[in-house]
Amino acid sequence: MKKININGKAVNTDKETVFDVLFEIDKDLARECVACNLNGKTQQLNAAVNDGDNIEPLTMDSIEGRKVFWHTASHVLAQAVKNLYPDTKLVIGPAIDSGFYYDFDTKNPFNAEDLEKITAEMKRLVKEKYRMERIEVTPEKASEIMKDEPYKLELIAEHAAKGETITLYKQGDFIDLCAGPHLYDISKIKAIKLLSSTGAYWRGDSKNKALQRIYGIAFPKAADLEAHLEMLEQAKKRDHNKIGRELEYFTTCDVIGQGLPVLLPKGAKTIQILQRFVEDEEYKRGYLLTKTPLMAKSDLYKISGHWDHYKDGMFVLGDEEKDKEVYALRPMTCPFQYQVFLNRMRSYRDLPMRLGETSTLFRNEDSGEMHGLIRVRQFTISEGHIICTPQQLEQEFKNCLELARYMLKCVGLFEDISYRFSQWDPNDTEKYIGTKEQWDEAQGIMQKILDHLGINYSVGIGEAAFYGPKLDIQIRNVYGKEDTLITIQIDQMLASQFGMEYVDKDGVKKNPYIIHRTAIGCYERTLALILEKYAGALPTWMAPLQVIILPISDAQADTAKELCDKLQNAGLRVNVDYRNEKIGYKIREAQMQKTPFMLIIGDKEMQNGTVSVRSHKDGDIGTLSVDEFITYINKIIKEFK
RNA sequence: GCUACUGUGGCUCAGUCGGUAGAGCAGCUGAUUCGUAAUCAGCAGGUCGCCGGUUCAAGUCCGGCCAGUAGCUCCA
Repeated sequence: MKKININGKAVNTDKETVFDVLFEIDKDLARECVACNLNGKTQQLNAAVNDGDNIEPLTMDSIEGRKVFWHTASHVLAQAVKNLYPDTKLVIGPAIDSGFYYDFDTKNPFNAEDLEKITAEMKRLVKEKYRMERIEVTPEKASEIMKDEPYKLELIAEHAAKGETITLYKQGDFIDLCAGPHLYDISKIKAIKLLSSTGAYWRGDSKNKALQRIYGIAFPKAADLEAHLEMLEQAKKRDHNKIGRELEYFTTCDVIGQGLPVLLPKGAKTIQILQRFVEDEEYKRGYLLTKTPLMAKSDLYKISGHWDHYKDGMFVLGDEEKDKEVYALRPMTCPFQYQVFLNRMRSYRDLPMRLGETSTLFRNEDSGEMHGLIRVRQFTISEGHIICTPQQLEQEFKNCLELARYMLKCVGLFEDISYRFSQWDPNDTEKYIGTKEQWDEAQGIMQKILDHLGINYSVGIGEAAFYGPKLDIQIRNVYGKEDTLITIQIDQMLASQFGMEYVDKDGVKKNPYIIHRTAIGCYERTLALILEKYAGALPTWMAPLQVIILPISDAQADTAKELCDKLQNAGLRVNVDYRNEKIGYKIREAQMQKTPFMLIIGDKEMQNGTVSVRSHKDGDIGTLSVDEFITYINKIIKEFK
């Protein structure tokens, strides 16, 4: 008899495996389980039970459970592909947050028809009810078994070099190199959907061989799969690229070019509101506004290092071979704004110097990178640089972060972000300027600040800017893809490149530190994420149109006009729908346009000097006097701060 | 840039086996002057993304380019 703990409860058993123990206690739970946490490690359900073990059953309700399930599905995918296309070479197939994928090396990319065939084969395999057997082998033996799989051989050699145990997993006659764990019984994978076939690179490096990746999702029940696919469909309905066009925030135009969206009146208005808000807030926080050129001679970029490290990303005007002078549109504001500091001799008394600019930038992104308003070739960012002494650095960094967090709270994205500490890749020094010592120092300072602030961050190796480490504030779009919304960077290199100095108290000239930062990110991207967050129904304070007046008939047209003027004078963004349509029709239109407030005026309202208020969010609010409505809406507008 | 997919009036979509385009909404005109999600009638709008090829004949088949979508790589 063994004494074990299941979910903290003591249990006596003489069963051999976790599954048998669970089955003895609770058959339904055992059937629902996909894996278990055994003494702190995720394990298969056929793991052996020993005296004193702590067991937590894992179902699809846990991230660990889902990952085990999906990882197993990826093995079944690999098995199906191998059965159908034996020449295909296996690469890797992990579980991800939203399913699984498997990379293959094949001459013939998979199309939709192939995916259907593969799905059918997977379903057939699942019905074979294979068990996943774990096999521990020596590297030599593993290499022998995997002798026809070049990618696996490379991985085996790598694991062996690190002294790791090599394990193989076998279902039926299919064997794959894998650390596990898996579902013990693959027949649990009842509902499968292969979502897409895409390209990917071996080891994530575009210089390497292009592979074929198949993405998929799987569940134990068809209903779960359907619910998941429905959720994906619902998410797509919030896609800013769809609603932003439908609601006329922006459009694109073939003859203008890729990545160059046209902001329509509504998009332009919301961005103006955000810009003014940011500029005013920065002014309150001691920022000095600058306005610097959108282009410069190549000389400037040669000093900053952009010419050597970023030229591929720039729009260069002219031909270096032929022209005496070559210009380039700016991809970043830094070297321009530094000229403000360099304008005259600076003393420690000038520091910290906080410079802010609503800055339009141009980046020649690769053609496949563009995405709605999220990734474009021309964008406008709430840019800024803080030039300060080493002693001021930590406080200034904190201030930048505080400003960014305040902005995120105001626009309502604060709950959706995560932090990434983006560091350089010491194995790829070509990409960066500066020495290892400089990088260690800058990253050390940032690390210290982040730890002081108690920020929960992930580390991104190789994600740094070419001149310094970054704290990136990340956010996901409706497809789950992560992008940087806001970044705060520490830079100790460009100041010396540009000869930026201040005279310190001791009369000695010193290089300042520079913080590169944005308050709210670039406006196009921020607008995109706000549109997705609110499914187009922006909070009143940033809605391009806040109030639409709906007269019931022509008889109220003059009153509507007077009301419109009055509300405009009260600082509201208002319009009147004068069309001779039924009131229900006008309401429906306003609702579809997601205008926050509708004011309905008929004879009754005209007589009483009132308006019937309806909000997009809450429906009927009731009948208010005009002044009451102004007070009401102003209260709502101010709520965000 | 790479892989897969998509492109028919402003929008959503139909168009069979190749036989030179159809609907609804939006728009315009007229009627209707209306109380909380679609009033009625009429009109107009398309070298089917662009270019080339096959064919007696191409929206439909083939090739190239352009643009869009997802993923990779890159990045705010």
